[in-house]
Amino acid sequence: MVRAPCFDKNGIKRGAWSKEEDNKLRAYIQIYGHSNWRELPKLAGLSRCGKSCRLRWMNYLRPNMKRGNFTKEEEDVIVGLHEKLGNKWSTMATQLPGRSDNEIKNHWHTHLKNQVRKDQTVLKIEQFETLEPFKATPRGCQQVKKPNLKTPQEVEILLAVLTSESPSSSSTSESSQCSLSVSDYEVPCDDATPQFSEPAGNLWFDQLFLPDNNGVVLSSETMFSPFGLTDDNLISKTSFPDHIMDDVHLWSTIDLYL
DNA sequence: AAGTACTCCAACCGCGACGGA
DNA sequence: TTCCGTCGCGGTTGGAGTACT
Repeated sequence: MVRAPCFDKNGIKRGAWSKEEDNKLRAYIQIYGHSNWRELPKLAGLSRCGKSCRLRWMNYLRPNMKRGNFTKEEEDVIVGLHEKLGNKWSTMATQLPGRSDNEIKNHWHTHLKNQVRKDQTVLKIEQFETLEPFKATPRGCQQVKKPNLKTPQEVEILLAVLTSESPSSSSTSESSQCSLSVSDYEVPCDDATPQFSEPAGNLWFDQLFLPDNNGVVLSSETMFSPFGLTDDNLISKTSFPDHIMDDVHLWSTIDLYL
């Protein structure tokens, strides 16, 4: 899982390090230190650039470097630090003895990033499901609490929020397919519980499927049903509370990675 | 068994910061 | 003050190993 060794036009070796090279580098640094990385490879008898030597030492050959899997404790530290610091890998490495910044960065990208995002989404779904008077329901459950939207203009705002921040908004081919408008829906006059069915048209959120913490798939149906956006009915009488609009924003910006 | 797709991580690259002349 | 060399950081890539078809 390493680059094949090769030489560039200056005779500098690149690619994977051999055991012999490792030994030369380790032995030199243990005796003379590494005050000048540029000169080091010449003095150590290595056909490598200083940068490559430094990287090899920092990421692999330093004393007390840990090899192997990260522990749960280490992962927790990384997640916590990333929350605070962002992509400051070298700073994180100072908090994790025996781990290099490169190692932490790789582990984040291959294991932790998606895990954290998934956890956050589950949390948001849980928060969303506790909202009143709206109640999210699993796919297939058509009984939803009727929403209270006052005017078609309010619905227009909702739709604008949903469509303007869609994940595919930068993709002209997909964003141009957002064809939902208020006129697609009728204003209900009675209190009948709405029955949901997929709206006509090609909405970006048609493709949005979000697993909840019970493994239930939440789809565009679920996203819409709390707001009563159905083929048959949509609008009622009171205004859209700010906290609901906040959550509409939140939902509209959830990525499609799941 | 063979071909293809995906994962993972060591190594590379480019750039900004810093210090010395 | 400017220039130059070096270092260190974060993003990206290459490709071996593994899983899947």
